[in-house]
Amino acid sequence: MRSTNGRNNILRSARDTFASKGFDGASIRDIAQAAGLSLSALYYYFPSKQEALYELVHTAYMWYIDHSRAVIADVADDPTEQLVVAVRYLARYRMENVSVSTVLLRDTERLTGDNAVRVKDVQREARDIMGEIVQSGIDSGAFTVTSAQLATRAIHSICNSLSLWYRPTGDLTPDDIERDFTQYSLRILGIDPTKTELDRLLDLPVNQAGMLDFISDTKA
Amino acid sequence: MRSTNGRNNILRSARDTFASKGFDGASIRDIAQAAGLSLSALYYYFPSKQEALYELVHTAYMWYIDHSRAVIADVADDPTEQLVVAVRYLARYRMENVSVSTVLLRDTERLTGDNAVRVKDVQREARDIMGEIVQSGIDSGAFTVTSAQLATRAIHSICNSLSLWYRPTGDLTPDDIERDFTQYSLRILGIDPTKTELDRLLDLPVNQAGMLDFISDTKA
Amino acid sequence: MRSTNGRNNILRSARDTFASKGFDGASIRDIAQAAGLSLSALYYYFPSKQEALYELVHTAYMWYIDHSRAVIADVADDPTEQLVVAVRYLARYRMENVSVSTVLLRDTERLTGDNAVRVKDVQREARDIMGEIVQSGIDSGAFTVTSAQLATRAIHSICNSLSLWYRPTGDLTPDDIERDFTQYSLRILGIDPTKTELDRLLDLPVNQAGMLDFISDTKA
Amino acid sequence: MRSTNGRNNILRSARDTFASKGFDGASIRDIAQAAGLSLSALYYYFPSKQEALYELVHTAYMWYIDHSRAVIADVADDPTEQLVVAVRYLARYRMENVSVSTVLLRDTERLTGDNAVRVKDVQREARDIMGEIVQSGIDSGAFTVTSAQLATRAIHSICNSLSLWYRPTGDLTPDDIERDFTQYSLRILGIDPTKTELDRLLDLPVNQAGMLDFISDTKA
DNA sequence: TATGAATGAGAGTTCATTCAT
DNA sequence: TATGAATGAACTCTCATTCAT
Repeated sequence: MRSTNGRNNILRSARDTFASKGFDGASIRDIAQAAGLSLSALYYYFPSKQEALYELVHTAYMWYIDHSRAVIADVADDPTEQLVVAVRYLARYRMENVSVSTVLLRDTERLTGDNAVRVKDVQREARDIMGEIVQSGIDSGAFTVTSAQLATRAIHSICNSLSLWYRPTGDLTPDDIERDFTQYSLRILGIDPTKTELDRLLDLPVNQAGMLDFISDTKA
Repeated sequence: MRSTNGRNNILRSARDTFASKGFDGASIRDIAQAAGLSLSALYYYFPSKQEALYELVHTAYMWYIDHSRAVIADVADDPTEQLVVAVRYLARYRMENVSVSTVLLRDTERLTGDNAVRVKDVQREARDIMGEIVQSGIDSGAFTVTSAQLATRAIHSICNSLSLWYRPTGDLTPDDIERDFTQYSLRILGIDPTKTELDRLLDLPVNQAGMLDFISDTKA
Repeated sequence: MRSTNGRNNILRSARDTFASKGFDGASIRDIAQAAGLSLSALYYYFPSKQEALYELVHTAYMWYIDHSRAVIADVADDPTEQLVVAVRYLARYRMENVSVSTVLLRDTERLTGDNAVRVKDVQREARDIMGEIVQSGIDSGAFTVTSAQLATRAIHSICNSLSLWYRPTGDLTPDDIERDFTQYSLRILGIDPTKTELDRLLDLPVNQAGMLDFISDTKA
Repeated sequence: MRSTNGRNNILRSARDTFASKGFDGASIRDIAQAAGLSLSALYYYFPSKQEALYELVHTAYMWYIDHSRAVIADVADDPTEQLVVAVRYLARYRMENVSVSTVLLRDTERLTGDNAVRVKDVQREARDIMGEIVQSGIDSGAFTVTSAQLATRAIHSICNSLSLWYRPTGDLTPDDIERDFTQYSLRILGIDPTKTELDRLLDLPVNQAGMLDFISDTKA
């Protein structure tokens, strides 16, 4: 418990410091200060800055994979429905966890050695979640795109870019964005949903609960 | 002449070093080595690492703005045609200038003070090029999206992501990517072009010539 | 304790290094070497070379002010007696603390910003100690000079110059110098003491004890 | 001619830059900028920063020695008269050449090797001018001090300190200062002149004309 | 668990200086 | 005479990291 709190406190500070300064621009002193700890205290929990990044990034990807899959498993075995909840889950994740998303999408490439390899594996796994849905939709004739890979990348890009510009204080609401991005994703795949159909798809459950405290912005 | 070569040589090395290590991860010694110069020689041309980044980023954005506009001016006053050439120009720019694109999209936020302000201005200008086309397409009824801003961001995101994963050695050709991304962009805007129409739009001229040597990958 | 020793050790090294090479000519490596520490250890105690100079100079002035005033408070409320002990205290301070005096008198002007302002304040305070005595002697008719300011500066200059040329190994003893400088000071103020009177004034107590270890030459 | 102008221009800039930043704090770039020349131009005239300082300091001392002696030779063979013109010449020199005086009195010790030796020689020569007068006054019974050396140092200190605090814009006029410092010097030597006698001594000619342009403040 | 003290390596930057032109 | 281009050494300062306590 204690230990976990200490770790999570540091991971949260690392996340915010990495997010605002970048991995290389953030010093361990910065992180310690943000955590309200002495420099050396960090070394009790993490053997190096690199390991802290790895822990943060790896854990975040694992959680994303688990929860994304859980959400998909909650809807029918239908590519369109599955695609929609996958997109919606990702879009909301980016909007509700801007800080960790920034680190995930920009600083992951700062990992080296085995850490880099392991994270690249989970990244691929995360990407494949949607990739498989797209492929199955193509196979079933529901989606009309040439390349599953390209379409998947396109849809991911749209959602991922949210961490670059979306801020809760902006004039676009998460609901607006979720709706439009869902529409864009379906259109990319060759489906232009009617308003009614879109409404129905937006009513499918996409549970974001249970996020780890050092991932969610709101616990910051 | 001499001076320009010296500068450009350094800018090219800075671009590649920033691209592979990140602004904060790249040391001036790294850049100097890549340029085949001594450490201090860089300070003859640039007063600081920050200024070198600014010069690189600002110049690249200005060239992008100029050439993107020129390409658009070469087609009819039609939102669809203009959108297509804008998208195709951007996609090819990202594929042919991966290195500088990486820096532009990731390290620009490392700029501080006036440099940051000035670059944010040109970034907005660059974004508005496509934004205005989307808006005019909405106004004319050609495009059917709710938010010009969101649609523009989505299309940009798709093209921009190329710098993250596209490599000339991959199995997808630039032509394939260009075609699919053009299709996605039109679909996002509510237009699903026939194969014939898409072919016609892909035949519109999109000149990428005349790129500055320190921007283009091929001169590396 | 530990911390204070560390600081004082560094301040002593800084004092000697500044004294022999000047603030700008002294490198932090020089100081570290003199202190028997690594370069970076200095930054554990002082955030910058400038701050180390400030600490040294400010502390030295404060101690001078306190002790000079204490010595003056120990004699009668008589301008002549007070002037004499002030002069004698200053002269001995310069001879017994040549190193710090050199820094005080030459390198103080290297301070910048708030540090410079604060030190100028204490410098004025230190000067005013003797200035007020001179003024009161003028007011009482004991001293016959036109300008208290000029006379005070003249007397200070004589004593201060000791740090430029006085060395314990020279042929003039501190007692000789103290006697003659006391005589000069009184003569400047229009009083030419008899030998008897001068002897009496030189018997007034001028305690130099309790000097901080990083100020006094003898602890070097 | 041309050459001399170039040299003098640089010497003037060096003087001002050294005066405000100190020898070690002043960079050759600073001097070049002040002179309105390129960095390398300085190396045409002076082989090093050190040599420029030497040239400046040595020349200034030589001129001081020559002119001080000339002024003394113009009065009667009387220690009091000679002392007075020596003091007055020095005091005015410090007030009219604050910049070069600052460098002379503070940065001379930055000279190394033969340069240091040679300058120490001329410094001693300069000091001896007044030292010999004081000694002859002691010998003749005109001055009543124990140590010619100490009295000479005291008088020099008073005048030299002018470069530390005297500024033309202050409220004390050069004439006031000259009068009081003359009085102090005589008093130190055991002579307390009447007002009439002091007036007479202040009427003795002390020509300051013909100062080199890179020595005099007014040519700055 | 946590810290204060210390370090070696390396960061960005400036320095005096050189040299071909 | 003067400059632009370049360099190696040194600078102040920050870094990630260690270790005794």
